[in-house]
Amino acid sequence: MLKIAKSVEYALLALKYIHERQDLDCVSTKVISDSVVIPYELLAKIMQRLVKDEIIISQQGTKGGYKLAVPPDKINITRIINAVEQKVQVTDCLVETPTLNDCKRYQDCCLRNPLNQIQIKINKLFDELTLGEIIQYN
Amino acid sequence: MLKIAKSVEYALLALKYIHERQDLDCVSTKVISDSVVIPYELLAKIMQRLVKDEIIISQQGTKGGYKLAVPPDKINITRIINAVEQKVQVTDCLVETPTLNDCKRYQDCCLRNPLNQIQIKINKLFDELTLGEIIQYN
DNA sequence: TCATATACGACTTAAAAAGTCCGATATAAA
DNA sequence: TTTATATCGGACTTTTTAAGTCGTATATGA
Repeated sequence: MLKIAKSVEYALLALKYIHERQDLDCVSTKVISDSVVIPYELLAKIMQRLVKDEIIISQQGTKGGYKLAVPPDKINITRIINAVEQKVQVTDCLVETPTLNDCKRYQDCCLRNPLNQIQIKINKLFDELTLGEIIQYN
Repeated sequence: MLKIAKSVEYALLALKYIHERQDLDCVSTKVISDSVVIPYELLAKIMQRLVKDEIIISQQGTKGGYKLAVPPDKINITRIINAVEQKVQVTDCLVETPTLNDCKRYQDCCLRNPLNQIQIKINKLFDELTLGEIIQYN
C-alpha cells in the first residue's frame, strides 16, 4: 500500500534525462526509453500527458522530441503526479460531498476526517518537493 | 496511487468499535462485522493479525471475542498498519541493499534517495498519529 | 515523398488487493 | 460430555487496478 505509480517514476526519470541533455534541441521518446530503460509505448503516453500539462514542450516530425517547458526547480512533484495519474487519494471517500457510493458508512464515518488530515500532509510533502531537488542526485 | 489498504481501514473501525464497547468483557468478530459492515471472513483474518501483534487480546470459545490490549492513545497507526499489511512502501526498491531484482537501475537510480526521504516523512505521519486520535471523531 | 517523430484511443496482460471457503481447535454452557 | 459458538490459519477465487501493447492518424525535416 501507499505506492507511487510506475508512471510517476518514469516521468521523473524522463524529465531528468531531458534536463541532462539540454544541449540538444530536443530528445525523442525513443532515445529516452532506450537510455533509461522504460517501455517505449508506455513512456510515449506519459510524455503526451506531460505535454498537455505544459511541463514539457513537444516538437513533432523528424528530429522532433521534447524539451522542458520550465526550469526543474520551478516544477513541483505534485504537478507531475497530477499530469500523469488521476487517482491520488489515501482513500476513495475523500470527496467533497460523499454519497453511499463513495463511502459505505458516510453518515458516521470516523475515518474520513483523520484520513483527510493525512492526505493533506502527504500532498504538502509533494508540493514542497521540486523536480530540481529530485534530479540533483547522482 | 498512495492508497491505504482496506484492511487498515477495517482494523481501525474494528478497534474503535471494541473500544466503544469496553463495558462488555469482549466483542466477537460476528458482532463487529455486522455492526460496522465489514465482510466477516476478511475481518476475522484482520483480527487474528492484530492479536499476533498484541494490539488486541483474544478469548476463544463460546462467549469469546476480543478486547484491546492497550489503551487507544498508547497505540500508533504505524503499529496497526504493520500488523495488518506487509508491503507498505512508496516504491519497491527501498531495501537496504537493493539488487537488480529490486531496482532495475540501482547503480545510478536518482529516485531511490529522494523517494526514501518521502517514505521517512510519511512513516513519521503515521508514527505520530494514535488510535486514540482517530477514534475521537464522531 | 519518405523516414521519423508525436498524438490518441482502444485493447490486453499482469499483479495486487479484496474477499471467500474450509477444516481445525478452544471453551462456556446446556 | 456433547453442543453451539467462538477463534485460528491456510488455501483459494474473484475483482480491481496498474502496467504494458497495438494500431492508426498526423506532423515535419531532409
